[in-house]
Amino acid sequence: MSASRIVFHVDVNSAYLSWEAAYRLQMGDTLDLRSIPSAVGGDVTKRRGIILAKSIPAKAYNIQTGESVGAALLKCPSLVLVRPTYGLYIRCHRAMLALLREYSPRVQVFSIDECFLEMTDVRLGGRSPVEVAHEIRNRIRTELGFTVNIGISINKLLAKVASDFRKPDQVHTLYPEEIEEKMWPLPVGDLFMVGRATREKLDRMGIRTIGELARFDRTLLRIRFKKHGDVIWSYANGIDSAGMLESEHDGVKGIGNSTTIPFDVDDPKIARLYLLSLSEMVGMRLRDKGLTYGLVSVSIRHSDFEHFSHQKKLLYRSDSTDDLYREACSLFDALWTGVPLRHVGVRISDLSPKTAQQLSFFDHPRALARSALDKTIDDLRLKYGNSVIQRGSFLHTGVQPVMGGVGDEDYPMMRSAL
DNA sequence: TCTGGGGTCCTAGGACCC
DNA sequence: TCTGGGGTCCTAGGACCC
Repeated sequence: MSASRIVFHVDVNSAYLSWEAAYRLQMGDTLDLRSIPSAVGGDVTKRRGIILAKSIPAKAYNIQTGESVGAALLKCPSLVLVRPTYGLYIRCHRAMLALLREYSPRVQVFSIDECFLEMTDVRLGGRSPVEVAHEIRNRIRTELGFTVNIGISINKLLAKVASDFRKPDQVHTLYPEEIEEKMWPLPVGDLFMVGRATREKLDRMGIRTIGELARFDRTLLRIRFKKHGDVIWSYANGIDSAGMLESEHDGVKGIGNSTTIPFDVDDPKIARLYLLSLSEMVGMRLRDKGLTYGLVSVSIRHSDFEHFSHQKKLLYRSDSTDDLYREACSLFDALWTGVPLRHVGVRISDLSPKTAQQLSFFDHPRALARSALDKTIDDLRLKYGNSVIQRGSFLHTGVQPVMGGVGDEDYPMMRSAL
């Protein structure tokens, strides 16, 4: 590894909201959502009413991402709310990615609105990293219509912290010699991997700032927080040993979809329809990647928000929707006591590529026919949309036959290890 | 006020084996 | 008899991220 690594972290400012604003301007709207108190929020009538992103003027009303739309409206009655449109966000993500790849062949997608760029061995044509970052920032604004912050440092952790400094449309550096001045005074909750639970525990230990965490006894943190203690202590000191791309092709570990149901469910038949619909989406996404699963999990949330999950390691591997649905039902039956249900989820993991050897396990005539049917349905849905073909059980139920986001328009999700 | 959905990783306890 | 220890796998739940 080079002695002086250079890493950029590019972070879209209020991503969903910026993208909605840019799109509306392009469509001829004269009002820029970014200039007024506004937010992207879920549908309250479908019980999905939380704030997903907010404008900077909305921030002035102390509106928080993740809080309920109702609470946000109490703080700011004039708040303009728009629904999320995920297809747009994926297009914006791809456009940004294409632009970033002009600057480095090594771009790591961290989430839909964040990327890391390895700039270490990139020829900058005599310009400084800061100058190049400004060019990227300017081009994204003028060519794509939204703004980003870019953080620059010697590793991903520090670059990410830097991009979180003053917003929007800014370039910041956070080199090791700047840690004490720029990072240590920040509240400890601003550190990557310090969420609410850890922040509260640290608070009780008298640790309020990143600097206090950095100078705290590492052994005590290790005793209190196990492995996590080591991680946050290292981060507080600017230490992040992770390279750019962890072995390139360590693909997805699991595929899951879940949904909040607009009403409380007490009828097992309705619950099963949701399980089937989610299984259809999960199965489709799995087959699109040419994978098989060996573990199935089901999660539920009661109307009082208590949540539970069950999982089962299978004695076989499969890529079939029917197998998935059957296993999901048996897990669900073991899990559900009949309490009114608000949310259900289906997830598969222990994924591996569908190999020729596995295919021979599948080649019982029935399995073969089922596999052909899955493929036919996948192809039709890809071509004509998910509603082109549906199971009869959904007829006249009002339940969507294929449920959940992230379909063939898949994008790499975040990796938790920096 | 009424609380999403997509992920990853870690831990602890129990089962089971040698 | 009353008592091992180490290893692995499985499961449920919790913490974190955007």
